[in-house]
Amino acid sequence: MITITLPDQSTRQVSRGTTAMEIAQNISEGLARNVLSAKFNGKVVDSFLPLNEDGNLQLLTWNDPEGKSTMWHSSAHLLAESIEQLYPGTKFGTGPDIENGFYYDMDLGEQTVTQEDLLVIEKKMMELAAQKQDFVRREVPKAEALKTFIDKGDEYKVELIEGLEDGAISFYSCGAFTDLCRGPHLPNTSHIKAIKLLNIAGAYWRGDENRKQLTRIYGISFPKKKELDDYLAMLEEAKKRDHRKIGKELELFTFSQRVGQGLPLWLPKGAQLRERLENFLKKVQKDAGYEAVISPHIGSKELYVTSGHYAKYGADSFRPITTPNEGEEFLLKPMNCPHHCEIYKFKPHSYKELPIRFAEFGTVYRYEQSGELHGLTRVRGFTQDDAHIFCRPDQVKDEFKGVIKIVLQIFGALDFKDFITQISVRDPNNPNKYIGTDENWQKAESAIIEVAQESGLEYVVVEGEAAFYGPKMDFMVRDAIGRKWQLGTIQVDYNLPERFELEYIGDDNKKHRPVMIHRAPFGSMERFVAVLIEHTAGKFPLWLTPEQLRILPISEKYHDYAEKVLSLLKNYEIRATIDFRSEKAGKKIRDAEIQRVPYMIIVGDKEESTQTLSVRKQAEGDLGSMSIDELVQKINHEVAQATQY
RNA sequence: GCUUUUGUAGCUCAGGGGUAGAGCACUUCCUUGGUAAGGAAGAGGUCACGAGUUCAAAUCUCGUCAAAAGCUCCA
Repeated sequence: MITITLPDQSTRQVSRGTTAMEIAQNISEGLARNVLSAKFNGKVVDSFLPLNEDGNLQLLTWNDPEGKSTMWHSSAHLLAESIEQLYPGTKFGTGPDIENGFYYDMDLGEQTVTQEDLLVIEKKMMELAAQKQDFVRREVPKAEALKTFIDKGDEYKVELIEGLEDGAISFYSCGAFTDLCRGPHLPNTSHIKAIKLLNIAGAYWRGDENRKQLTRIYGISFPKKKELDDYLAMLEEAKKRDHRKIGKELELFTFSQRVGQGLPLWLPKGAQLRERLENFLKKVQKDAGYEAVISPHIGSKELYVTSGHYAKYGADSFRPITTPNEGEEFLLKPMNCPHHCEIYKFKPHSYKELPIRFAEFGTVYRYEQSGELHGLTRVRGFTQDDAHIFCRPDQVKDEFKGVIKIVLQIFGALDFKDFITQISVRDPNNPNKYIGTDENWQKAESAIIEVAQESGLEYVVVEGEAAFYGPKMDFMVRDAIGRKWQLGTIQVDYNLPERFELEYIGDDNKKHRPVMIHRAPFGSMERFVAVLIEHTAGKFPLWLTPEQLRILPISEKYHDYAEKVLSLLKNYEIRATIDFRSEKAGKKIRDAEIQRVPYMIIVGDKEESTQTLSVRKQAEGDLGSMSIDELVQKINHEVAQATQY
């Protein structure tokens, strides 16, 4: 007998070899029907795996993330099974579950799959799922595993098996399809009740761009049709929030083929929005002791050779700009830091001056691969809300904390509550990717982690994500529908001060090296605005929005009163317009609603005679009547509350 | 950069070897209306660009440019 402990701490004595499913059945038939897999002593396993030792058992259903993973992983097998039937001779790469669903990479040879074919494949999958095919696990010796796939002619699986230890290889079969797989899987395919194959894409074998590109089919599955419908509806919602769509609708930004790929053009309303964000940050930074500096858009190639950027990125960057004279080369600046280093070097510094904080909304240009460009989130020319702090080693932690405070202020003002703090450190297996001494890296990495702990931030540490010159702390914001975007960044750098030979005179009257902190709370104005659009679905906070208020006269007779109201509001610096069109109130309201104008003021006979306003709030509706003073107060209050810090 | 897909009016899209369509937006007129679409008329397009096939190309083929999804990359 073995002792099984359930999550509620109750225990059960069962005979050795009992499966999780049998235990579930023993608890209740209903539970057993919903069990997708199990977690035994912390490891996710098949519900049909015999348990041979004492341990903690958790039965996993659709409500558990691991249960979903099991469902999706099994769905990937079902996809492969369907493909094997519909496209004989297909070779398979890997087919894992992912955050939202699953995919399978395959080599279809001469055959191709189109978007329309996905429907046929879906149908086949549903057909096979309904057959209630059991998943069967089998442990296979390496030699046999290799032979199986050599005979089948699937070199991808052979390659995968070659990398595995003998004794750790298992096959799973469902129906006629057998796959190399670690598992775990569903008890049978009948749990999969709704499937949607979402898209087809190319994906390099093992993520290596030098190897063959396989066909990847993405999909998602659910235990209920309703859940699939809800998911698809959610995707539709996401599309509506797409900043590229809203940016066009609200006339915030555009792109032009003639200007060039990845080079955004800010339209007047977008420029207004951005300028307001910049001014807000400028004020915050001024209060925090930053000094504005300005540097040009190009710099001598030598500047970037010194900084190390040229060696690292020169080959994949815009080619240098040359002059009529031989031998002169300039780069479009991809970074502001080298310029700021030279500003620091303008004169000698005493330890008493530090920290020195140079801030600049610096526009930089980077050659991003054409396939990478995406709306405003990934562009070739963008403006960083950059600053570099030059400080003594003993000041690093306090300065870092100060920056964290600014980032949090900004996120607070914009109501970004749900963010993730990520600390990126070196990849220990790939030390050549980085410049600088091991000692400095260690100092920098531990400083960041200590600060994060002292600031009470929740964070994750990710290896291999550091910049080549130093570790960093990034703030990733989730938008309203859960997508992650990297915004603010803070980076400790011991390397550039070394390369630029930056110095200060210490209290010992000797020369010392300052430490540099690179930081950008927004990250880039472009990406930040993109995220802000998606986060708010275009309903910007009142203090930011280009048009705060629109006056809607009921008819021409009230245009004079509308003008009077407008001029009063302008005295209070409220951004307002009048809709003079000869349309009915309903139409004017509808248009203002669609354009996300926060306040609509309806003026007609009633308002003019009592010198009041009828106020309507966007997405909320009629707020009733109020005086101009009351409205001004209300708006000012709303603005002040959002921007205080 | 790679794979797949797409490019028709300002926007959203239909059509498709015989010289272009809808809705919205825009202009004018009628209407002067009370909390999400009043009516009519009009204007607007070398069908992304270039080449080829054809009696004839917006439509077919190739190339270029741009966009979308994914991969790879991201100082």
